[in-house]
Amino acid sequence: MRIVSWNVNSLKPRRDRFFRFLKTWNPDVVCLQETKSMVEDLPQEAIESAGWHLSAVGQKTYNGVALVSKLPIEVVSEGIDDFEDPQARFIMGVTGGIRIASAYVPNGKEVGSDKHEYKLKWLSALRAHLDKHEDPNADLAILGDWNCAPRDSDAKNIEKWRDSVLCHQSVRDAIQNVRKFGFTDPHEKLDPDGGVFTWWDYRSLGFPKNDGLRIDHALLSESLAKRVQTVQVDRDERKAHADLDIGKPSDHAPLVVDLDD
DNA sequence: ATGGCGCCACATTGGCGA
Repeated sequence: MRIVSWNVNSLKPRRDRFFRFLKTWNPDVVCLQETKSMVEDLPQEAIESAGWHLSAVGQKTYNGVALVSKLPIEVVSEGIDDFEDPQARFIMGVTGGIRIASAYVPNGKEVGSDKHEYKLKWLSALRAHLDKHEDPNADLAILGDWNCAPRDSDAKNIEKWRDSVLCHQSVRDAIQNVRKFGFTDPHEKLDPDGGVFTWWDYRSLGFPKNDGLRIDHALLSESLAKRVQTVQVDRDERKAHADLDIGKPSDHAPLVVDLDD
């Protein structure tokens, strides 16, 4: 079973790349973030014609998350329980025998800002939601853009980011609190030394210099973690490919996790 | 020391992302 997390930075300008990705990787489930689209404006018919199902929560301009799956999806959560939030950042469904969510954790902008506080509250509410509705002994996965580099080695230039809201201890603690529900990050097991990234700034030649961060993670319950074969970052998808007429890349690359069936 | 790109919208500049 192949599951993927990808922050597409708006699906509309990424449409050709998205369908190219489906064709190339043939994933079982894709967790999308930042679709930046109302649900009714997503290319549902084209996704179904290509052979996948779609479930999503959306809003105009910002946020928006989706599940794209070969098998039908039964949506179990559209947002976080007991957390009033106009921002579409979380969807969980049951598909292919697993419970899988797409999460777009708030960025937080600056340490000490209102957005930083919202980020911490969001992560705290996610943990409470899991405590209330989920079982760590089930086949459970949350894939997404966590807007956090958990280890210093998850940044090419940690000194540049150490005091940022992506590496701040408060955020790392809040992420760890979610993980303590019963998740492991297979990437960290397979790449103990770090240095593999999923996001590169559009500016400053971030990608050519590999000046990136690992902020997209697949969190798996123990039963799923045992099934992990490989974790890959599709760096090719982050390239410009000016010759292919498929548009510009997202600033995030897809994270691809293969599980034993 | 900072911005540098890309996307979006009551657009032709400003907000946001990370």
